[in-house]
Amino acid sequence: MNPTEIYDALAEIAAAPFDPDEFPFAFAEATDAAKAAISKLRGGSTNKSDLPGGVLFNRKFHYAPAMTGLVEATLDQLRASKKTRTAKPAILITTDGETVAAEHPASGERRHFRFTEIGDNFGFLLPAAGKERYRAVEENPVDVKATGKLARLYDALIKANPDWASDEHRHEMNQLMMRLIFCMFAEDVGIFPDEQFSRLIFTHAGNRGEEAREVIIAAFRAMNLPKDRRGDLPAWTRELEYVNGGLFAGAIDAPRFDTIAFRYLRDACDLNWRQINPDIFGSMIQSVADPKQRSELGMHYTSVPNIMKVIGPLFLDDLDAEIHKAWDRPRALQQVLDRMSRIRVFDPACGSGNFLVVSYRELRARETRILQRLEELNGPGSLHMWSVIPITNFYGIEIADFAAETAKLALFIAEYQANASFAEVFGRSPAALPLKDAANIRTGNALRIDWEEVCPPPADGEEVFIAGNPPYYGAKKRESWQTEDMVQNGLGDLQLLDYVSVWFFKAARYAAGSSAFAFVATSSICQGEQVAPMWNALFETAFKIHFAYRPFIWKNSAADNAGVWVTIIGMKNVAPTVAKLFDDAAVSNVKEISPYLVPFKYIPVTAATKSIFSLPVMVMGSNPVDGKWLSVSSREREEMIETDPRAEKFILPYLGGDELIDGKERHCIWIDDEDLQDALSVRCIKERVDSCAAYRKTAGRDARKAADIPHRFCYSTYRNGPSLAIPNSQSSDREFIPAVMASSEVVISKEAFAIYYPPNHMFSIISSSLHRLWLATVGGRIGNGFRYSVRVVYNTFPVPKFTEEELAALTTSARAILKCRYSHYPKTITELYDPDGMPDDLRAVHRQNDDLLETMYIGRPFRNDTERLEKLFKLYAARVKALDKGGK
DNA sequence: AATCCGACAAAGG
DNA sequence: CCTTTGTCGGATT
Repeated sequence: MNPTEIYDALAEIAAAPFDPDEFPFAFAEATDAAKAAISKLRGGSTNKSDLPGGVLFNRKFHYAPAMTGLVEATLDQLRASKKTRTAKPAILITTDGETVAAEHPASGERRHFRFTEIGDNFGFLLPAAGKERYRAVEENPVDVKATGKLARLYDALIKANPDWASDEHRHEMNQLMMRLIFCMFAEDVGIFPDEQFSRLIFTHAGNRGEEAREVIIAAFRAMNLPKDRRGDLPAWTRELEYVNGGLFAGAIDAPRFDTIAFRYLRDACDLNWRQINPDIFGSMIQSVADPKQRSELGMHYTSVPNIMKVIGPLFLDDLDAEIHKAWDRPRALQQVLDRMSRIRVFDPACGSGNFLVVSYRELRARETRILQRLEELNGPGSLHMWSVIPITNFYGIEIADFAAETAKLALFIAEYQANASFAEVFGRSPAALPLKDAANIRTGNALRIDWEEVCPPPADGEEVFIAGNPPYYGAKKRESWQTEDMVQNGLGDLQLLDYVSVWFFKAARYAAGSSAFAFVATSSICQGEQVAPMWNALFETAFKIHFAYRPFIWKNSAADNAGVWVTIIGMKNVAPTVAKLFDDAAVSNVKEISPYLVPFKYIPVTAATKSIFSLPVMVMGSNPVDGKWLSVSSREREEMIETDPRAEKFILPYLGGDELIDGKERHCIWIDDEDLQDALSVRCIKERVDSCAAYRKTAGRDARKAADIPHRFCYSTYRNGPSLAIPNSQSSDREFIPAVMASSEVVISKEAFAIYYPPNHMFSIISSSLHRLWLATVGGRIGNGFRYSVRVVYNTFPVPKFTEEELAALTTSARAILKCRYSHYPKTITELYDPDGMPDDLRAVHRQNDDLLETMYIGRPFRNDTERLEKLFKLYAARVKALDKGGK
């Protein structure tokens, strides 16, 4: 059962009348206990409770009924119970039918809520189902504020100096921002003496910033020179620190500051940069720069919560468990430290280094905790150790030179901050300036560089963890050099895959597959047509999925977020003992994670050119590629007919997603070849056909080929017969796929699929929950919505062999749904299938339809989606096997 | 020959 | 502004 199913089951308990004896068993069932386990529990043989009326389910929950108003006292009894200590239930729970009191014995966390709100508290109750909650780190509001201030400064500078927005100045502009940020940060954290930089700037730049440009240039040049070599510079620069480290090397220039820009500079200086999160330090610079650049070169920075979602399950969680186990044993703690000193983190698409910075910070924080504990165990003063985690253990590749430089700087600042908190705890730290060791950041194209040369393979006792958020480009979006990257990495036959997939393959090949890796990626590598080609090839290596996230929408604190749904996948070259499948706030411990991001054995569903279960042929609707010239709105149609009644013959109803789902009306120009002369004699028709021809001449390859037959759709599947139409892309919020029956004259557009002359029972099958589940699992998506398809979804959909009687029953059921819909005329599909407002009778006929069809699969309706999917995959696999044996 | 996709894109609230 | 939800053209198979 997935968390949603558990939620539903719990909500059902809350809605039913309370029965103190039955409640624990209903709760067990709702939290995914096996039928057999429940009946044993009911029989008493496995019930270990030592409380009156209590039920203790080993490792899951301990329940006792409470007298009215006494839930608190009963919960205390549950906690005090000896059996609670031995059976280690994940949840203590009691209720009097009005209030529920529950506790996690492991953490002592308690919660009280009304009985009717059990469903809403499912997150708290999930441990009873063997699932933990997983809390992501919150975003830091100071970072967001700082980004805004920098963006305003940046915009003001560009406004005052339009030429600085040009390509040749952009690098200098960004460099200026980076140097300014470093100075603002340094003077706030004590790398520079207190407020030194801003004091000098605002003393010497004039009241309105007239001299700001010259002053900033002088200051930056000074920081690149040892103090005794600043003879050519103004005397006031003498007191500035020598920073070096490459940060102030090279050309130094600055744009002119006008009053507004100067005020924003002051504004930015006033911010307390001490609280800045160095994790996103570099990304801030990128997010204030030209928004157009953001979509290029993978410049979408990953937020800290999302980075934690990657590196937590990749190696931090495991490390934490080890620390926890070693907590009372100095020797064991020392071993953990040794291990940590040999952990290297490698991000082959590092951008401004966020993953490396966060990894570094997290490791240093754990190290400090261990050192503190060692001092506690061995006595004060027993510790003379310095950090064993060198910044040189962090490796990155980045294609943009500027981002690579930023990554080094961000890591330096992270190191400084880690040292500062070390000093706070232990009272000592090394000097901060000039900058010394740097992380191993390489500038270049990660897909053309040998990774082992950048980050040497781990020797015995060493570990390399590869993590990152590489760029995504779909097959039709990427540049030819990116496609060439794929070819160079042996993916020449897999060009339909997203660009991001190459990082998975390259990581699996790195160091003979000896290291674990985890990447954020577009969710489309786990959906639709990409799944089988990508994962069949990747699973030829020994790598298995150890953890994964169900798709979630991309978000960071940048102003403009990318519109993409992503997943995170972590892999290792051994089978996992427990795989972790994350879904929102919950994590399920499962045996295996399929690339479809469901807890099943992987069964690749391969696109098929015809239904492998012998369903009738389905085609995609007709695709005009017409520059919209052959498409006609209702009003345009009326106008055209009014101008010339002969036009009516050449305008047919046109059905796409909007028309099917939302009841909109639309028409299209449809001219049979033999009617061409007649049609072209109608002026308003000829105008549109000519415009279509003009459009096609400038369009893509296939459209150009069709430029001399502009009266016809570029691709046509119209058959002038009755059809069953299914929308192409649609919301995933509806409970059923809204297929409709269309009459002969209706042209199905490519935004819908059609079965022409459909057998009536097909409507019943397409409308079923089983079919929707198949679509949701193996189909492609657009955003979070469904995307129907012929080859991946329909042609692979498993059905049993129906008898004539069964087909007749399905036909009757199909008619009942259609009749019910008709009784609500003129409601549109959107209204009829509104998730919150679906008419009860319509839901009821759909449920009957589901029960009828499902009984034909297994002799009874399925219990839940888990059971449904199991059966569908089983049928699919068996069919594929049978077809293979048949020699095809 | 025709698909299934989009670090989406436009409409709706 | 943020949320919701399915267009449209076309490089790839």
